[in-house]
Amino acid sequence: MRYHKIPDETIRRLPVYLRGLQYLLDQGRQSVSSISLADFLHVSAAQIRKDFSYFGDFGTRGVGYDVETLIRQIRNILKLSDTSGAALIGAGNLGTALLAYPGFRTYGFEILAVFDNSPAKIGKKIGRAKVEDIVNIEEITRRGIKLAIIAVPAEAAQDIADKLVAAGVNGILNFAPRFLSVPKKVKVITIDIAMELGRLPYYM
Amino acid sequence: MRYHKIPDETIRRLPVYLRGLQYLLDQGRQSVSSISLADFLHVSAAQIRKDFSYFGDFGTRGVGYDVETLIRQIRNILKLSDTSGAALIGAGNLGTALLAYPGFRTYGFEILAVFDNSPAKIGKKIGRAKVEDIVNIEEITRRGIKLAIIAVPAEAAQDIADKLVAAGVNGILNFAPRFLSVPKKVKVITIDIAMELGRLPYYM
DNA sequence: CTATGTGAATTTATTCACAGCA
DNA sequence: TGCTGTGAATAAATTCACATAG
Repeated sequence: MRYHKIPDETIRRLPVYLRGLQYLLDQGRQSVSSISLADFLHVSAAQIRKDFSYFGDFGTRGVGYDVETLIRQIRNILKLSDTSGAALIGAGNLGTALLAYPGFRTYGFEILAVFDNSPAKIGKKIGRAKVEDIVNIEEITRRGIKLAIIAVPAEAAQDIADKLVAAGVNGILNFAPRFLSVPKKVKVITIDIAMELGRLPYYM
Repeated sequence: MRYHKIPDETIRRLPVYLRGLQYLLDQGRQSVSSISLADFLHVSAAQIRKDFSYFGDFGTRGVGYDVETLIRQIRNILKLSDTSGAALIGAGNLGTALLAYPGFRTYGFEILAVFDNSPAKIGKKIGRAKVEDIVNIEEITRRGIKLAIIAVPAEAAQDIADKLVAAGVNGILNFAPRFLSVPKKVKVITIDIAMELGRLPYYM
């Protein structure tokens, strides 16, 4: 395969493929063609083949893709191969919901630490995690955590982001409706619920 | 202005512009140029001008855009002009977090009804809303609610979606990690948290 | 002189269509 | 034969660059 810059859109789709394949694997499916995977995931077959082709020859002509192998390959590309720990900042309703969210495990994430600034919450257990005081946020450095989830009010988000960066985090999943300023080496993905909802009426 | 098909990407950006403009308005800003808005929102100025140009001539050459007028225009385009009611299905942690989410108001949404199937929750008040029994879901027809938010476990999501469609809903914001099959006239936007998180390590 | 609005140029992403391998 | 892998063709989105209006 010749060199090609990998489209961002391709990376965005890989987790979608991964979930679909995981589902097929759970169903006992051994191999899958681009056409049947495409049908299942509501994307085009050519898209799937092209996306995979950027990374190598994963399939077998005349047969299709081996589900288990393909899952492993995608996990490698996305660097989900080994479980990595994440810290959750904010133990409110959203934080609590995230702690209970089953989706993280699929992607090899485990929330290892939870921080909050409310005395009422510090020390309490939520699920398996005990809420720690936000002033000890640099603890994440010692524990080698590189990834954090921000679930605090918008006003506090930038301050928390600064502290996380200082503590060595290089990936942030941000649920606060704010643009976060961080150094280039740190990747932020913001999930802004209202922003998604905002375009819904247009299509209705 | 000649006819142009409006790119989906433009629609996706309008809520981003809207939030930025709202912020500027709160700061007392009266008018804004594409360049300063672009700086503020971290997009390109040409993009902003092109996006707006699809809908008409909103600006004044040599001056810029009137913030208040522009907000009104975007709200019109997105059909956010009058507050519309929404139903929330699922009163778990996520549902509770969504009820407390301040972002909805900005976009003219108000959660008017909350449904759940858990006897422990039915009848309880969460914030201003009283949780109703999911078996009475068709109540939303009577109340003229056209928009719903699904915050139930993945397994239950499709069943709920079917019921919502039957009740006349034509827009769904889906938080369950499942593809929802609905008639073409119904618009679904799925926010899949794990899917966003899944591509974060790739960039780290 | 400033900043919009917009065709044209460019870049990016998707789809087509088919050669080539199992 | 069946399905992948991939250049070539097409479509979509972004950026450029400038004429034009205030």
